[in-house]
Amino acid sequence: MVQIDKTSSKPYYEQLALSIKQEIVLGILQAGDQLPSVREMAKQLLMNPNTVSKTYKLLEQEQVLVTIKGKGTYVKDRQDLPRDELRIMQIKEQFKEVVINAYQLEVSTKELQQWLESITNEVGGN
Amino acid sequence: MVQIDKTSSKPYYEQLALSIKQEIVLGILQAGDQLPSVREMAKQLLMNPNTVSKTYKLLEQEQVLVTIKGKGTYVKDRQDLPRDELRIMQIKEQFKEVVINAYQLEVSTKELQQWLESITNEVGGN
Amino acid sequence: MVQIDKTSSKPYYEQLALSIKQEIVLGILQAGDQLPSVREMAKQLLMNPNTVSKTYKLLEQEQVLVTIKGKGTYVKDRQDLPRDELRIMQIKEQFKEVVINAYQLEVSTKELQQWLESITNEVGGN
Amino acid sequence: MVQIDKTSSKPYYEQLALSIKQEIVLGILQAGDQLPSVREMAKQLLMNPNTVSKTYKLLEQEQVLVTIKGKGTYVKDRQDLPRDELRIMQIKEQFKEVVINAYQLEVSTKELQQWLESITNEVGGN
DNA sequence: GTGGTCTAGACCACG
DNA sequence: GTGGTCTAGACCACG
Repeated sequence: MVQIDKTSSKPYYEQLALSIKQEIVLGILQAGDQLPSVREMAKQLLMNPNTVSKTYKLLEQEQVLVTIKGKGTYVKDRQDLPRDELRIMQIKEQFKEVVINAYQLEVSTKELQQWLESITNEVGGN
Repeated sequence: MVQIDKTSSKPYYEQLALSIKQEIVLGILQAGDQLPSVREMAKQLLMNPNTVSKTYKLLEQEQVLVTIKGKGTYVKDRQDLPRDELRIMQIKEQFKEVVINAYQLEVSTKELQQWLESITNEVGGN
Repeated sequence: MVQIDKTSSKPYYEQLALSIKQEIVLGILQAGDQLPSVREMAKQLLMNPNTVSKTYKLLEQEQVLVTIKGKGTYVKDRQDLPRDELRIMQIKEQFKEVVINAYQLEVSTKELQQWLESITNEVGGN
Repeated sequence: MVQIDKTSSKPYYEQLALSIKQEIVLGILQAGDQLPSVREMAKQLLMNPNTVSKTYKLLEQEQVLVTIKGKGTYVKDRQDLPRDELRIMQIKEQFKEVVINAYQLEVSTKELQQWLESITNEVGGN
């Protein structure tokens, strides 16, 4: 499932974090599900365990995962969390940047709306 | 006008490239306009000429600017260029990634549409 | 192996790029082979690491090398890539220019054919 | 006829020199023909007269043109000149470089032979 | 005056 | 240990 592109300039831990988020949005991973252990995940992806560990810690900080020492790492239930407006603002900045780049490449607003729609259909946003 | 955030983790040359693209999309910079020389821009932004030069070269590669050696650097006329479908695919990937991150933060599709609309109003996309 | 002529007017980074391409065509460097690190190569050739880095980036752009950050730079497998017809057109222009210069110097078509043949024998083109 | 690309990274004087050589190989300009004066050529091409002058001097050095002070610049009769083997060796080096670049782009030897043929047909090499 | 090349060397992220 | 970014500053070609 999860795939890491070793030639990408994007760091492994970011690629992995994105993959995990994607699986959550897609519903493949659901609140309460346990993730493979750091060692197990590292073996599967041929990565260094330190890198997997870094990813898990990053996603814990982002309130996406929760680690229970001695037990494992789980998908956090977002139900009880308030929206993280700070991070949303950051994403909004990134969104704006991407849109400007698209306009620069002569992508029309209409196309952008279609992109958004097709992604929504694919991953089933809220 | 152009502003560089020296505390951002985004490299200066990327920040500057984005700023210039933004000014083009906004119409502040138009096809044929000359940009400040590498040295002049560097002085204005308190950065090293090499860094500005790197930005200009990046934007040349992206067909946004042209430079005439010994003369200066200019905004390219996009009129005659075909759409760069390869780069559009890359931007689409980035767009998808940002949208997934937004969904992860419980931003709704409706909000994303509003973001898109407000950016369009601001920069006047096509 | 690789040799840089410090008295040539051709920039070091272009000389180095040509040398690397030549070794690939000759089969000395093969798909997947790791190149010396930027620092190592710089030490060997008595040049600045920045210059070697520039060469590696140029060849990455040209899809000849790939670099994995933190790991190293490798010869790319061309197998999966389509022919880059745009760059081929550019090379064809250069080829025409050189041939015209040769004709100007009264080199005959027959001689040019022999040049081509001897290069093919030397580097084993396809 | 002669066209200068102001956005090319190739210097104007080299572009102009190539154009003139091309016209000679094509027979548009023949031995003994007078070229436009430096000022006239500069006006036609919207160039600086110094640049045209530099081109003429370059081609004089290469034995392509000859300037008679107070009269004008003429296409030299190559009849009586021995082949310039030194410059031919330099062109051969350039030829080799272009061929290696072509091989790197997976152009076959056969294609290169066809390129050569079509150029010969176009400009009528010897 | 303009951009291009190159050196010398610092600091950083990644793994 | 690896490549990426950035500074500071030199010298050069072009026009």
